[in-house]
Amino acid sequence: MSLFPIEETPITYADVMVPLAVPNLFTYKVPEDFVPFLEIGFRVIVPFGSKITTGIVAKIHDQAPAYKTKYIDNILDGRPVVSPQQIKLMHWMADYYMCTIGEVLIATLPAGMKISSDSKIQLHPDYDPEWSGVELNEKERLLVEHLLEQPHVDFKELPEIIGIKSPSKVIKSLVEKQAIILFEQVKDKYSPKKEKYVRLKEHWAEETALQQLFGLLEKKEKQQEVIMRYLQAVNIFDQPELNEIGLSKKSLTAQEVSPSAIKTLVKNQILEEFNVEISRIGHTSKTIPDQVELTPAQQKAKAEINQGFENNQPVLLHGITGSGKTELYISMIQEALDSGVQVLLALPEIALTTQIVDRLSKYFGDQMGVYHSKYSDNERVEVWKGVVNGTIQFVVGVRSSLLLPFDHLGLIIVDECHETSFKQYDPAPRYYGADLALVLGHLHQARLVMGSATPSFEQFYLAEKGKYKLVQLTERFGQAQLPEIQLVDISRERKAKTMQGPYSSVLVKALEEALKKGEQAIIFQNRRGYAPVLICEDCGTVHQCPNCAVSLTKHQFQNELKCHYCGYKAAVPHECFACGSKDLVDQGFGTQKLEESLQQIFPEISIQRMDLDTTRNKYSYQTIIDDFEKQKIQVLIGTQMVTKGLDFEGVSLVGIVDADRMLGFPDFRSNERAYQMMTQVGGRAGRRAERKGKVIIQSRDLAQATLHTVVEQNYTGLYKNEIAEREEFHYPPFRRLIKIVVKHREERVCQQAAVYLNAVLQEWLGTHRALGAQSPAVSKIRNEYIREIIVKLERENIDLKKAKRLMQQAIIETEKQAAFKKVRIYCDVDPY
DNA sequence: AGCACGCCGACT
DNA sequence: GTCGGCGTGCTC
Repeated sequence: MSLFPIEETPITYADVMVPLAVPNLFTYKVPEDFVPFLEIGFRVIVPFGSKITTGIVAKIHDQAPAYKTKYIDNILDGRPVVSPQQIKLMHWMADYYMCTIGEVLIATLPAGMKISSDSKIQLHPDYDPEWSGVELNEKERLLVEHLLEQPHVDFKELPEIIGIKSPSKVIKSLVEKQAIILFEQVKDKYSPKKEKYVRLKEHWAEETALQQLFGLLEKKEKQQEVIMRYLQAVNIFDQPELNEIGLSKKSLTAQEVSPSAIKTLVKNQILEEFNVEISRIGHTSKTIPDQVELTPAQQKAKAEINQGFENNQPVLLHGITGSGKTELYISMIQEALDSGVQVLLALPEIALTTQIVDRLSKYFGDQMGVYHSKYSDNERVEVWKGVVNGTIQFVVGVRSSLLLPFDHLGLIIVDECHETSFKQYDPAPRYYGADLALVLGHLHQARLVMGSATPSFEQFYLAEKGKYKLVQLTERFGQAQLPEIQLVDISRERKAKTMQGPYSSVLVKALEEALKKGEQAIIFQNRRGYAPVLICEDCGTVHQCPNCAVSLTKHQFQNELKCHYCGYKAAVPHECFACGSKDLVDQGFGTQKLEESLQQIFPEISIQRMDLDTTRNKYSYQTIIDDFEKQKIQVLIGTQMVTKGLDFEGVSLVGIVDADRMLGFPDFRSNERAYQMMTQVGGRAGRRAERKGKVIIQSRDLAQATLHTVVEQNYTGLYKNEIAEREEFHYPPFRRLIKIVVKHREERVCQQAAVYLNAVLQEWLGTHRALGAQSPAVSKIRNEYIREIIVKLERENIDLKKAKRLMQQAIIETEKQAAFKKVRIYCDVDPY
């Protein structure tokens, strides 16, 4: 025994993020073997409760926590797959958007990188049913007998085998009796796509050996042929190292080489087969290596943008529709990539079409990765890994691409930055991509450009205040001009009886003229289905969804009433369910009815609808766009989908059927939204030099000021009015909004909980900050009642973190009340 | 979020 | 008396 105390090596701990909705990091001991190479950002397998899970190492330290710790089970990667900046970003998100770090990790990590734990059971190797000396009950015996037949079973199969729902008791008892053991099998869900390759066995891969080989194969023509072909493709005389890379079996067999000859060569140890991981993303190589040509206006804008960058300012690029922002982006992306930094181009979901991807891949080829929600999880894992190992330097993607493992981003572009789809509604983290881009930019010291023809007024305000550098592009690309916008008074046409269904005579005439000239048109109506309301003429009953507080939409083709919130479907009734009357009429116009009416007016033309119903599957959206581009379709009728960044040469006319629906929204942003939507969809008209486009806006009330700002394209005019109102009534950007959502199956409980919570908030934050329990426009969805509380916080001179903490405490306080135990409450920071 | 533990009613 | 219901609280 030593007299001196043994010097203890300090234990290393790792704080691990787990992809579960838990608020904290969890501290684990790092096994000594792992200590030398474990780094922040590694994926690890950790025991968690009774299960195991994948986690991300967020911190490594030697501070023993107060509780007892378990060991990290295993390490999954040889290098970090999460960057330090990402870890900071995730913390910021959890903090700012008031959710758990686990929820952020769930949103961040593709499912394929989380590992599934499947517990398996087998008999204890020393267990002998004859001699064990312990009594088993019937269920236990059943399982043991099963295991004697089958060496191991899956945990999930147990209920079936022993005939009870929760088998854990049986398992626990058997483990205690040392009859069985549990083991866990970890499998990586991600399976890279592989391709079979062949190469010469090392022994043969040099000149003299090859000469011998041909001697050996003298009479075996087929085999000789294979070797010849191989050597043609892989010139190992000049570059011996090429044999290492080999040649894909596919490309050999493609040259009319017999597969059986290859097989024989492999069998005789002349060739060897091996697998190569190949990328799932289509290989597109650069076809336009040259620089893009910029117009003088674009060059000027670019110089201004660079000026902003010099001052470390993010840039708001306000460029009218069709001003050629994409060329500008391409030129900036090229420069950034040349300087060796990573680049991210974030686009709203629907703007990320093959149209833009094809165009970009012509410039950037293989170094570009596409991150899109319609891609499979495997494809997402591939982009993730590509960013980690540097094969992908440039990502074009949707909102979630901001969460990729970048570690040296130099340029971030958020295009169509006004788009509401940059905001995630559900589930948490309810983040806003455009703001997150700003934070991401800070973390990487990267340059940021936000581009839009119609920036949100909050974004424009920040530019005015100098937080962004404002750069304007006021000319359309080429010789194209902005379209002429015309208002049509449909209440007057109604009185004059010149309307044809939803179409005014002015719009019909314009369509006629456009079609005569062989030009295309887009009709915009932000409402899908046939008619949004089915009403009884006798008693006035509106057919409502049984699960949601909305009227059912009639869908003509399936002859169904559908709920657009929960998916409820019912056959269109023949009589009113309340009074039995047969006088049921539909009201309002959805895209289906617009299509039907238009076809009646122009029976010969080809019309296509583009809405959620016609673009359900992966390719239908693309097919419609292709058909429209190739002029197989003359008129495209659609919802919001047609407003986003599409570029069709042949379109000269855009009709907006019902502007009032957009303007009448009870929301402080409704004018801004209506302006954006009308300008964006109008911008699809006349994008080529030859023809000046035309936009026709139908409304019942032409006195609405917003309409005229659209006609005059007076963005700043509307902005000034609106911003003054926002200031007066304390709305963003002058205040910060946090929406608290309260949900429960019973309306009374929901209401009471919201009222209670509001009272607590008013007490803790002040009556002027919590604005009361409100019933939202749709107050019930899927049989859950909803109440909302808007919390308004000052922008300055307020401890935001403290306010949020108080809000979270108020929520906990409410949830604690016995009557509100099952009420679900969450926060939506900066709601849209 | 999942999952175990625990305290109560229904049935062998 | 056991089985299984669901409510409560923890997971390093």
